[in-house]
Amino acid sequence: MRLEPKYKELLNSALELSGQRATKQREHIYALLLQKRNHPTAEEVYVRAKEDMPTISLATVYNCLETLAETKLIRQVNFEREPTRYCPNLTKHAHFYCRESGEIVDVDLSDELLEELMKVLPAGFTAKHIEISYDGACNDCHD
Amino acid sequence: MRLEPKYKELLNSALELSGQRATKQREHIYALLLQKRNHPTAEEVYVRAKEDMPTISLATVYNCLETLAETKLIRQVNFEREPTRYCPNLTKHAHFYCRESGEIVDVDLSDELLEELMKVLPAGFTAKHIEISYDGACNDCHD
DNA sequence: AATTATATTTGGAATTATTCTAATTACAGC
DNA sequence: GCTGTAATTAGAATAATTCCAAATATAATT
Repeated sequence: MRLEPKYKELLNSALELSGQRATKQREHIYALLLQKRNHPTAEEVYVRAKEDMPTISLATVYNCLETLAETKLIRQVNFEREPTRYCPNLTKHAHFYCRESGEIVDVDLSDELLEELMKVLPAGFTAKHIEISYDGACNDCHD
Repeated sequence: MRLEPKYKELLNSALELSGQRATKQREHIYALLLQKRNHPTAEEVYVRAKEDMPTISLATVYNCLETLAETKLIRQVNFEREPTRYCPNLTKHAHFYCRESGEIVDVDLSDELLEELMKVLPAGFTAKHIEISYDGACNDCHD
């Protein structure tokens, strides 16, 4: 698993900006999220990470994911009380959770739609983030 | 704490419909959610419930909240990995979470906006629910 | 009203995802 | 190559929630 130069630079500058170091583990986990973008849980990341880096610990996986999220290189995605999932798609998007297959799919959101959503806030309220999650049945999961 | 006849009927019929019994505990918890609509956690509901019903257990609070949610009398509200909160507002609405004050405010959503949101789904996807949560600073919490 | 069957409540134990802790290891600057 | 700080590690701790088995309450039936 190689991290493309483009992303390697992104990682390095984001870490440097926040005064943190570029470590093998951070790079590995970032690479693995970029390579298979299926919104894995920390546990799933851990399993995958160990394939190439057998000595990595679960705590480190959590630490790295935390760091990557802090530096805005990845996003955390939550569905109700389920384990947090991780997503390296930085475009503005929502998530569709298929209850049948468990699959999570990114749904692009236009700036206009996001603006509409901001407009419905009561006066004096300013939102830093909006989280939108759909759930239902995806393409492959219809009767 | 008295449950208004209107809500008492709602509760009874919803429970009957799903073959469940109307118990003191369920009624009490429903009443208390309706009376103070501040999106409490299970723990907070527990504390409040004990004021009038000192022998109620936390497990029962969880059970009742679960039952009420199942029968669609209340909604569960989640913010990231924080404890689940409970909301008796059944209109279509989003939640605004103020990071300063911790307050959670309902934000009404029009049918048109919800329809817009449905329209951006990829072909073949059908959503049963959309969850929308804002976070930022509320009215009272600006610099 | 008493009896029986089923649903609910209860307290405590168990579970699960995550965070914390303290010791070890790695890295960056001199 | 040293030195100080940051990161990793393994395992313990935590927090929210669920599970469990016994006790109790409710509803249905006699």
